[in-house]
Amino acid sequence: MSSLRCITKHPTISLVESSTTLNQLKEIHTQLLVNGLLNGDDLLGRFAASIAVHNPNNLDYSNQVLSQCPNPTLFTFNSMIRAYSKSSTPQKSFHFYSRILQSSDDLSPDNYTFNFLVRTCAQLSSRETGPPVHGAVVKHGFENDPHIQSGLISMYAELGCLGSCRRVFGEIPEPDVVCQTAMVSACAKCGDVGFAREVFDVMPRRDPIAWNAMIAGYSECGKSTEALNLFHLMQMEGVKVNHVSMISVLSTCSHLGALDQGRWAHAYIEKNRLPMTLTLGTALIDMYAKCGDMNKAMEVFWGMREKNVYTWSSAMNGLAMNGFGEKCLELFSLMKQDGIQPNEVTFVAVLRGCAVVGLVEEGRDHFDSMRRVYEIDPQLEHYGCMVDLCGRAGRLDEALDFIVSMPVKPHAGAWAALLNACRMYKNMEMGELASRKIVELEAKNHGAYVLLSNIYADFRNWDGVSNVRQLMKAKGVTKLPGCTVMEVDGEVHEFLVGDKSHPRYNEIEIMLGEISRRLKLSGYVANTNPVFFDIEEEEKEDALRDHSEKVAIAFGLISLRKGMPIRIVKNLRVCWDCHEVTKMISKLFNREIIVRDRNRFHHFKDGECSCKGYW
DNA sequence: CTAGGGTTAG
Repeated sequence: MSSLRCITKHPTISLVESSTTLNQLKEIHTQLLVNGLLNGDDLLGRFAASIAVHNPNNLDYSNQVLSQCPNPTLFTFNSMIRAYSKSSTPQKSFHFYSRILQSSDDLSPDNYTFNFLVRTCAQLSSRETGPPVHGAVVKHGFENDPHIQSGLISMYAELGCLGSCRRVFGEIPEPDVVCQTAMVSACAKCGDVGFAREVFDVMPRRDPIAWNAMIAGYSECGKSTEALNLFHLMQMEGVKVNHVSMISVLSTCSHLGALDQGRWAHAYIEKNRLPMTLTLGTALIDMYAKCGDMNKAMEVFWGMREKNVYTWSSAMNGLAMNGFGEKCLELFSLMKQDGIQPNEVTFVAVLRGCAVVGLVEEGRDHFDSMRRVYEIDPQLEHYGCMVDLCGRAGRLDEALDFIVSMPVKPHAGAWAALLNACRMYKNMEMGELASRKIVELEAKNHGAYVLLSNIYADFRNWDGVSNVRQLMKAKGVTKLPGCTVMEVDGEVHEFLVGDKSHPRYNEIEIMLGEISRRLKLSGYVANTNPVFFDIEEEEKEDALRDHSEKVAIAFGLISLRKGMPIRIVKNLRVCWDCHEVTKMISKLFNREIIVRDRNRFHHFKDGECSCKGYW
C-alpha cells in the first residue's frame, strides 16, 4: 500500500541514490511493473534515467530498464549520455546520441545533449570525435550556450589544442567567470601558464575557484614558487581558501620536498577546519611521503576513514621510495583485503617495493599477475621496474631478457636501469651496449655518458673514459648543474654546485673544513685519488667538496639545532663519494640526514643508509 | 526531472 502511494506521487524514482542496492532497484522495478503504471507517464524511462544519474554503478541495469521502454524521451537519452560520459566506457554515449538522431519520435538533440557529449569527448581525449561534435554543436545552433562553451574549452585542453581553446574563448563576447576559469585551466594544461596568468589577471571578478585554477596551473607546470606566491596573495586579498586550494599547495610542497611548508599547510587545514576529504587526505600523505617523513604519512593514512586506489598507491609508493619495501608489500595485501582494485600505478609501487628489498621472485609473480589476474597490460614503466629489480639483484642476464621481451621498443629508462646495474656489478660489455642504446634514443642523455665513464674508470680503462668525454664534447652534451635545496626555519636555501654566494658561506667553509678534518681522523681517504675522481657520477667538478649536497649538509650542521634531522632535496642522483661521506657524517656528527634525490630517499643514520648501497 | 570552471598516486 505504501509503495503504491510512493509511485503515484513519483518519489519512488527519486529514492534511487548512490547507496541503493541492486536488489532494491529490482524491487522498485517490480513495483512499477506490477502496478501497471508504466504506460503513459514514461515512468520506466525516468526510472532508467534516475539509475543512470544517481546510481551509475548499475548502468547495466539502467540499460535493461531502458530496453523495456517503448519510446524513451530525450530526457532519458540525455541522462544516459551524461552517465556514460563519466563512466569507464565514455564512447558508449554515442550509442544514445545515435538513438536520438534516429528516433521515430523526431527527437532532436538539445543543449543538454551536447553539453554531455562534449564532456564525453573530453573524457575520451579523442581528436576524432571532439571536433565533429563541436561541428554538430554549431550546426544545431548551440555555440552561444555558456555551459557548452566552457565544456568545449575544457575539451580542447584535453586534446592539447591550445589554439582551439583560444578560438572558442575569443568568440565569446562577454565570457563569464566560469568560461574564464576554464580558459585559465586550459592554458595551464596546454603548457602556456603565462597566458593563463594573463587571462586570470584581467578577470573582472575572481572567485575562489578561479584562484584555485591558477594555483593548480602553476603547480602542475612545476612553477612551485609562483604557486605558493599566488596562494599567499590569495590570502592577502581576503579570498576564501578552501580544501581544494590546499590540495594544490600540498602538491607543490611534495614537489619541492618542503616539509616545513607542508607542515604549515597541514596545520592551516586543521586550524581552519577545512573538510578532510579523500583527495585532501591523499595529498597530505603524498606530501609527507615525498618530504621523507613516512611516519607522519602513515599516521595520516591510518587515520583516514575512506581510502581509494590513489590513497593506497600514494602510501605504497612513499614506502617504496623511502626504502620500506616490506611495508609496501604488506600494504598491498591489506589493500586487496579491503576490496580495492589495484591499477597500473599501484603496480609501479609494488614492483619498486620488491626492488628495494631484492625480492626478485615475488616481483616476477606480481608482474605476471598484472595481466593474468587484473587484466592490466604492463606498460614501459613496469618493464623498467623489472629491469631494475633483476639488475639490483645482480641478475643482469634476466634484466636484459626483460628488455628484449618488451612488446614495444624499449625506452631509454629501461636501458638506464640496466646500465645502472652494469655499473654496480661491473659489467663493461653490457654497459657499453646499454649506453649505446640510450644514446641512440636520447643523444644528449648526460647520465648515460657519465655512468659509462664510471664503468670504464672501474676497469682502469682510461682510454674509454677519455673517449666518452670526447664524445660528449663532440655531441655538445651539457649537464644539468647539480642543485640542492633545503629549508631552514621555513626559509628555502638553494645551493648550486660550486656556488659560494650564500651569505653565510664563510661559516659553511669552516664547517666543510671541520668535516674533512673529522673524516680524515676516522680514516676516510680524501678524494684526490684519480680513481675516485673518475668515479664521480652526474657531476664533474675539480673539487668534490663543492658538490651541492655537501655544502647544504654543512649549512645544516651550523644552522639546525642539535638533534634536528637535516633534510635536503637534490635534483640529480647522489654521487658515490657524497653518499660515502654522508654516511660518515651521520655517524661522526650524530645527525640524521635525509636526502631526496631524483629517484628516491636516502635516510642516513649512524653511518648507514636506508638504500643499502644500491640506488 | 538531465548542465558549466578548480582537486590526489607513476
